[in-house]
Amino acid sequence: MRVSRAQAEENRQAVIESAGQLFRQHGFDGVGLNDLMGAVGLTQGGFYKQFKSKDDLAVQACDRVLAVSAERLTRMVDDSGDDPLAAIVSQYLSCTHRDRIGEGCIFPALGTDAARHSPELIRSFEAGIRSYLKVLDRAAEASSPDRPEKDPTVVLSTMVGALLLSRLVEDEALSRRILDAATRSLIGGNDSPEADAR
Amino acid sequence: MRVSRAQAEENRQAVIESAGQLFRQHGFDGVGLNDLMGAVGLTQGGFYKQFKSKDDLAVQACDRVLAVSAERLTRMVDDSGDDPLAAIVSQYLSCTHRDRIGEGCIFPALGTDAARHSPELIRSFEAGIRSYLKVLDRAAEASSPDRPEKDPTVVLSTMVGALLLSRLVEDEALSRRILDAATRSLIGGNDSPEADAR
DNA sequence: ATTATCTATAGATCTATAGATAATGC
DNA sequence: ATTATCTATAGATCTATAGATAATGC
Repeated sequence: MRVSRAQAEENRQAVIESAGQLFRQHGFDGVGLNDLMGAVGLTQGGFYKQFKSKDDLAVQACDRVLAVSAERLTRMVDDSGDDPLAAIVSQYLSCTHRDRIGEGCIFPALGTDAARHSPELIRSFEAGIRSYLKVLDRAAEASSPDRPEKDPTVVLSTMVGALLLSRLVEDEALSRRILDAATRSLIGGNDSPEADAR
Repeated sequence: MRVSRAQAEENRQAVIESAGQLFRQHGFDGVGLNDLMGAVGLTQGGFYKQFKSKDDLAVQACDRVLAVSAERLTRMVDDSGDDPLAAIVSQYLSCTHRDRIGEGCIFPALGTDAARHSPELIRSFEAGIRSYLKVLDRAAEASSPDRPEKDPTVVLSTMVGALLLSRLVEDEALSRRILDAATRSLIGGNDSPEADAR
């Protein structure tokens, strides 16, 4: 029954990791402690030896998701040649991203829930937004194609809003129109109108 | 105990109206049947004589909110002179709108919750999005100041994303920066940088 | 001996239903 | 007589806690 200390810490991290996905998929209130623990093969009884409360886990899970996402964006800026902004935007506004909410950006997945939760959670989101803005700023500077300069907050707002709206329609055509128009607006529509197959 | 048929219908409408606010403020799961009925002075026992289920009320409440909002936007287009788009955008991206979530746009208030609910609710949101887009299109055409033509989906995406993000930060300065940058991006920053006092 | 996890459960809350009550509508 | 609303409650579910169990760590 008992496991090693190292294994216990690994379990705790696994819960945090898995919670990040489950919360994005089903919302904070859509996932119970049994789901959260069961997803990594544990039972809910041990939950409170690992976390202070469900809210505590929510903050840790969001922190983790935001850190991983920011790191991923940073890697894209460093790795994707002369137009990292285009790489970020077209990936963000892809159908794949729209359809994989559990692994996607947290703002259009949990944003409205988060706005109602604890101040700690808001602080976590605020820090995440700041790091996103920093990366987007670096990406715009590193991008050689000259396009009308856009404030990084506008880039982020448009991406977040478009992804959220694209998930609120059944009609695939309208959904793609929302994503494509936002993409064109942010990185120019000249290149490839249907680069969205991913 | 019993009331007239007309009064009963009025009560039902009052529940729908009030539910629209409560859901936006606290999310679908954050409001119980007792809250919903209690808000208009009734008790929860009568709920199921008025509605098929809580989800049924959710759809009706969202339908109502979206209809009222679209009508309000339409009125703004008809009434606000030579630049209705600027009127809509600057009102949407105001601090007042940000701070009054219960009376504000439903997309940044319930969007992430709605994406997880019933197909009926998605259909309601899709219809709402279409009517918003129609009004925004009319507004752009009626607006005389020539600015870079923007697809109405881009206008809506930027507004929704900016309002959502502005609610996810504690720092008032950053929150306003998000709103102001989006406003400038959509209607040009030439006019009045601090028209946001409302 | 300590402790990571388990089983079991308390207590609160939430949706939905059943039956009582009292006023309307015919 | 009908019915809009009320009180009361069933049944499910959710967070959190208590105590048991069995393996680690000293």
